[in-house]
Amino acid sequence: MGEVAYMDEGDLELIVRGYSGSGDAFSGESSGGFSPSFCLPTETASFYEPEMETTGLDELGELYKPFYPFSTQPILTSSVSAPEDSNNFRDEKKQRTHACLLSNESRVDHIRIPESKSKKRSVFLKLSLSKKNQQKRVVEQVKEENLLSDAWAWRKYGQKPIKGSPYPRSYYRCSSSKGCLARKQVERNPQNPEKFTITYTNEHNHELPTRRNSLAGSTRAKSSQPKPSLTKKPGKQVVSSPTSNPMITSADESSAVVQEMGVAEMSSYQITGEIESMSNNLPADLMSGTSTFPSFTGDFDELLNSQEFLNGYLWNY
DNA sequence: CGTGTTTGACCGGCGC
DNA sequence: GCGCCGGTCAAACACG
Repeated sequence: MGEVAYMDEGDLELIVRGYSGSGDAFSGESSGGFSPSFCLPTETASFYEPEMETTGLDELGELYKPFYPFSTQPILTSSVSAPEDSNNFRDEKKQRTHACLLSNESRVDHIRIPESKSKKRSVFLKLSLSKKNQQKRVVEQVKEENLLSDAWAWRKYGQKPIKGSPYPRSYYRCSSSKGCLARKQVERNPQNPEKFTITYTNEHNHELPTRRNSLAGSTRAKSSQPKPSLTKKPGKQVVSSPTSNPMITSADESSAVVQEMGVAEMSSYQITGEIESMSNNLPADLMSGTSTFPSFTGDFDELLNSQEFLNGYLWNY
């Protein structure tokens, strides 16, 4: 399965948030919600408290499973190490604290799952229930090079500019199964354009695809700049999507994600971004506000192939 | 031909 | 009721 591969990729951090009394969105989950013990004391709880990391991680894994091809179970038993970067640790702890402070009516947990000492990559995740529609939401804060760490196949179905954010939001749906309601939103973080926020909603109603869908159309090289077309014109430039890839790790040693999380609303866009930045050519609107943005410049197929080489067993479980 | 992106239009929720 | 806004649809097109 893919969990081992993922564990080797780097650290994983999770924020879990649940609204009490809204367990309907979790129907079907083994957890049936979040256990009270899952929430840490705001002041005293050590971020790396083993108790915390073990408590509720099973259910976390269950919650997380629909979105990611690994179980947290093995991670649990793997390594629980001290943070390498004290600054990051502070920030993370602060954020967790914020998250907990949020939780008069909800619970927020922050879990760090160290996976490799050599890898500094870490990912912020939030499992939450959207108060609005009571949908389960998983918010992941990743760096650009980790945008591809998603084994599901996604198809972009929309992009919208978001008020207050210089970056648009992209909307993806699962393309592996027709009836799958899983959704994914990708935004660039305006406060930290190197970071992206991926918001998952709904769950996959199917197993991980044994293989990705065809990449047809996903690796198109942009032929020219987008035409300021008054109407739809043929020959639109196309930006390849990175969302259909298995985990892609970067040689770049990304530091731990330090997310200055707004306290008010986790679901809104303190964070925006654009996953299309992974492609060679970015639409102008995606680049607005950031002139110097690191983007993937390699051949995408190459990237895919190398990743399949590394993680090919993900698709052959 | 199948699968992907792009993008304007459309729709529904929400606040005023 | 109206306008704003976020989310989705679907036609058009690209790519392998």
